[in-house]
Amino acid sequence: MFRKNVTTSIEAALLRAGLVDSEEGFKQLNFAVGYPDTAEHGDYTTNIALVLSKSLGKPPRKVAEAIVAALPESDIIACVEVAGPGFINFFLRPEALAQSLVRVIKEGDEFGKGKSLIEKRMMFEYTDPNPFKVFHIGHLMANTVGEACARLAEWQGATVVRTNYQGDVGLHIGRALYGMREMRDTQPPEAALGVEKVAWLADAYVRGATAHAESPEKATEIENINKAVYEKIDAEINELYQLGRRWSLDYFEELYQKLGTKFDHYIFESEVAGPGMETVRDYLAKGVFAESEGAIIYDGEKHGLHKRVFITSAGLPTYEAKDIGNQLRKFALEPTLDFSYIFTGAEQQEYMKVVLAAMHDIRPDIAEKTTHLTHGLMLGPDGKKMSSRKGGAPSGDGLLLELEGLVAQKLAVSRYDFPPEEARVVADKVAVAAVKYAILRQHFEKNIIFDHEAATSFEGDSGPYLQYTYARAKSVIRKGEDLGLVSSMENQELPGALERHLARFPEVVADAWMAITPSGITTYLIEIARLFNSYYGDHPIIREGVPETAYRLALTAAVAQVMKNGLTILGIPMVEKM
RNA sequence: GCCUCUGUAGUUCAAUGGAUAGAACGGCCCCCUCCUAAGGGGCAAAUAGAAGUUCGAUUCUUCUCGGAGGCACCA
Repeated sequence: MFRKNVTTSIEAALLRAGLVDSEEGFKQLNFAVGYPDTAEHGDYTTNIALVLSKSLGKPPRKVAEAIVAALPESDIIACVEVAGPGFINFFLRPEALAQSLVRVIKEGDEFGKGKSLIEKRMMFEYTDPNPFKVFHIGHLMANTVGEACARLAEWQGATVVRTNYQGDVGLHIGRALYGMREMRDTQPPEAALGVEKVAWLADAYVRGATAHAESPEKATEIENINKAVYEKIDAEINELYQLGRRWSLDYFEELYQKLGTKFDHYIFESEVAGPGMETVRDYLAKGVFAESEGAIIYDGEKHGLHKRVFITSAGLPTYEAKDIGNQLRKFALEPTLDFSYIFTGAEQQEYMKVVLAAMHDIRPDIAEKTTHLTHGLMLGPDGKKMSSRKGGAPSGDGLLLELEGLVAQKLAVSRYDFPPEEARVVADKVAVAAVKYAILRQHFEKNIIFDHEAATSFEGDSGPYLQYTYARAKSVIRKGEDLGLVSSMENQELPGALERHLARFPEVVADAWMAITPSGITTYLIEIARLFNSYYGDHPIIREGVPETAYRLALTAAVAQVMKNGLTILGIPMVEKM
């Protein structure tokens, strides 16, 4: 990476000029090597002289000049200048940029990978839908963000373990089973599509929930069903439970495949509730938890948090106790974990702080390795909570289906006359790109205003625009191959903004991981797409008898490769034609 | 009431404490005998308000005013 190289040169100069006496000194300096706003200011810039000027009592430009004079020879830097109030700007040699294009082609799918997490084992828990219930938009968001962050870690060399934590016990199950039993006459056959089966389950849940609220008798009945699930005493309930659980989980799996996630571990509440509760009781005796009004609570107030119930006065575990069991289970499954990340909605932020504070008193090692990250809500264009046609929160898979429909309409006017099956595959991929991009284009902690039209727009700041640009580049490459043209670095043009940006990719990926912000990659890819489309407009890539064709084809191949790698990190599928 | 997050063009988002605050959509004006015009090139348009720290603040601190979420037997 060029930036590393530049930074090393600066540090060497600081030592040589006697401005810093030890390597330790660099850390305290807090200077930056970054990208200038405009190309006139070079490829890299540093504010080191401004940072140092005060403690040295010298004007920043003088300090800058001293540093520049002490810079070691470099084979990648063409020239260095002192500019503005005292910035030092570095201009790369054109050959260095050309060399990085060669690297893009040579390293291919590996280009952009870093080593900052090499030999680290990291767990990412995300998605966490509940069997028998709808796969909500929130699950879709957590899946998108969690997957992208997991991949960022993988690109830094980590071994990533993906975990999905799912609630297969609790009152919602009783409600669903009650409804299922009432609706057996409309039960879809085993051979039915996954969507139909979960639609039936969702209806059953609504029916059960309505009944539960309707009358105390029915509520009691539902609670009895719930108890029967725990105790496995009713053959019909057992059968319905197994059926509903399987249908739900199978359907979730269809969605994960579409979204590009493959989990390594599935942890269920049913298996961690018991151990979680036992742990809480053990640590009640040790004074970590306390009894209050018959319940077992953790007093978060001693850490500036609030109190939360872990075991109810009825002796049942709450989500808190189950989560303790969940975190313990993770480290039992993966004892050598270095880090554990959990992605959930923002509404669980305060909750998780208390759980982790409690965990700190139980297993400090686990608490210290665990980081909780939250994503915002997905809101409609009016800034209010989205609602489905039926009312209520829309489902994640339902949203995908809607987008697939919108995309299919637009694809109908494509220059390509796709056969129906292929059209469906392309529409699915474009729809996934549309939602994922909409989620990943901004900081995930913030709420997202989701607009169906803007997301599926093929122009501007959208997933489909990235896919279009990739397909466009691939189309040009195919044409070149058909004509038997070769790509090479001969007749190289003076590198412009496009080449400069392509070279930055490994640094951008490293930065995105450091800040855990996949949006760094989306912003970068849009910039690459814009630069390429602009270049494409000004420069004919394939033109008979034009000597630059070979170089331009190589550049196009590099663009396609970087787009591919970036989209792969984001978990956004690409299409060869659209 | 308390706690957490958040306020940037008309709209939706960017910007490691640094140089002229970037894009996209929408608006207005251009560009297809040519490789994907689902594209490209122009123009107009923004840091909620007030103090503070700093050589320098959209970024850090405090307050005011908006927005979202949470505050024990739900998940």
